[in-house]
Amino acid sequence: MKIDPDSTVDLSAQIAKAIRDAIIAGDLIVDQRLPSEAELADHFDVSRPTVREALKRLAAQSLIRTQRGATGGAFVNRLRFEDAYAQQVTTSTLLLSMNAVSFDVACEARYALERACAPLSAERRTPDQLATMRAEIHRQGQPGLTDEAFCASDVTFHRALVDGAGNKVLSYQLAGAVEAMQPLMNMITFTARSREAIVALHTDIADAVEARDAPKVDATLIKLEAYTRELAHSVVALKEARKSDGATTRAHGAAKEEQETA
Amino acid sequence: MKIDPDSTVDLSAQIAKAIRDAIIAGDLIVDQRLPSEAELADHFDVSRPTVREALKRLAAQSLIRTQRGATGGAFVNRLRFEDAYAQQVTTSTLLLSMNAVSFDVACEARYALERACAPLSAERRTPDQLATMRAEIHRQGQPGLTDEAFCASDVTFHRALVDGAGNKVLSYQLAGAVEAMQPLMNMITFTARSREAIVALHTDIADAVEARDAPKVDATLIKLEAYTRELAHSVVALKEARKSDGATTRAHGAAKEEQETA
DNA sequence: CAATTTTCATTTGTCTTACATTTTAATGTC
DNA sequence: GACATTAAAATGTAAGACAAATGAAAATTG
Repeated sequence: MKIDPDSTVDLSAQIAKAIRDAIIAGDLIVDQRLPSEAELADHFDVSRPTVREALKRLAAQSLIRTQRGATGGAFVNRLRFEDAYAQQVTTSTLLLSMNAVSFDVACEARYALERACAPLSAERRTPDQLATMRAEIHRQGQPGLTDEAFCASDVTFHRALVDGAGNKVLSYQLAGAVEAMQPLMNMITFTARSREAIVALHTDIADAVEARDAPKVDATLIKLEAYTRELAHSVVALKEARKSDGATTRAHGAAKEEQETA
Repeated sequence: MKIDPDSTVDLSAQIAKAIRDAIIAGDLIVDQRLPSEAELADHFDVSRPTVREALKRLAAQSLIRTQRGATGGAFVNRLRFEDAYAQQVTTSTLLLSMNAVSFDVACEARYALERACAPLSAERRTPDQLATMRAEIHRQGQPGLTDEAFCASDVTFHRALVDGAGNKVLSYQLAGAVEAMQPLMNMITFTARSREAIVALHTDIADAVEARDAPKVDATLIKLEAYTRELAHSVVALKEARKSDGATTRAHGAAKEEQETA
């Protein structure tokens, strides 16, 4: 593990990269303790604050965790699915909001991915997951539900569908995509009639999943995608018509969750 | 933007979270300059090194970039697809290598996702993307190609297929999954015969994509998945048989690319 | 006056030193 | 032997200083 003091890039970035590479290469294994900050500073011939900046970079990526005290230090972190998942949601959300990704593109991606795991879910879903879907459908039918709560329930519903595939890698990839779309979905105002239509489609999906009817799930997801896009377009059209008043709509909803400390 | 000095979590983590939330909420917009480190230190009532640690955390996530000099400072970064993509590859790679994700699970996820975008790719692929696929197939047929080079070419081939869908969000999601599997694929030793079989399947895919025959692409991907798993199983079986000699196989191949500075 | 050079203020990058806090382990006392 | 005390080690934080880069303003020069 070496760095180049004459390079133009930050020393802390170089050190972070060196350690990160060592972790990726397997030279540092999970739960292994890194040398103390003082030792690292000595090894790389830099000051302790510089080493600390490097360690904070790694901590931000959940690659290490630190512990105070006598036997404390920095340890290689076992990257858990939840951590990676939270990170992906943040990244995807920012990506979508900063890069003018159109609703159609995001929607297409989301449903393409979801349809990918639907057959597996139809085959493997557990009773629990089915129950979750049913419960969310019930909630979505409640009057007086705010748009945000409706969207959140929608996410939970689809999450259950995705988790039904019983493949953690798929869940990790897809949950990020679904959740990242929530801010975009929050722009839509759901009328009573549109909610009714969505609930009906959700019910069809749940029924098909219960019957392990993969083609039916797929067909219904296609319908749901078409309907979602239709809704979004009508909302956009409405906004266009009203654009005389300079009301800016804030797309971002709620991005909760701690990310680093986890 | 406030922090709690009495909290048990690091001040730098709290500050990072506060700024990150402000970015996600849209209070800080792209290319906007943050206050100088000294000003931030004053605002949060902490020292400058503490502020710097927070900023490094954000830099590690590509949320900000810093510039030295008179008009320098920390600026909100426009998160680009390439940055997000690189981050996802690192995260996914570590996730797979640290969590004992079985080859089957990873393989299933990868092909499920890939099949999701295959129909779109069959419809929209450009001549360029088709040419890339053909070129990689040709390369894969060359004798004397190392296993690693063969795998890299395989990644490029599938990447072209995915990009053919013409949906950046899909590319971003899928490329991560495909590339993260490379270390696992590198464990496989490809015989001349198995390479021949893979090249044949790749050719079928390219042909079907050229003919815009989505069902054929899908069917061939299913065949390819089955063959890949078969290969992996035979390798595992071979390793099991030989496990008397304590040779540990290092799974990790090459994880190049800088990630933070970009 | 215009172009060029110089100076200078601002800001990040780094180092040094010091102290606070947390945690474990050893030590000593009863 | 059990329990309280102490010491040591490590991270967390603070403060101040200097180096380096960079752009803008000021001074100089043609």
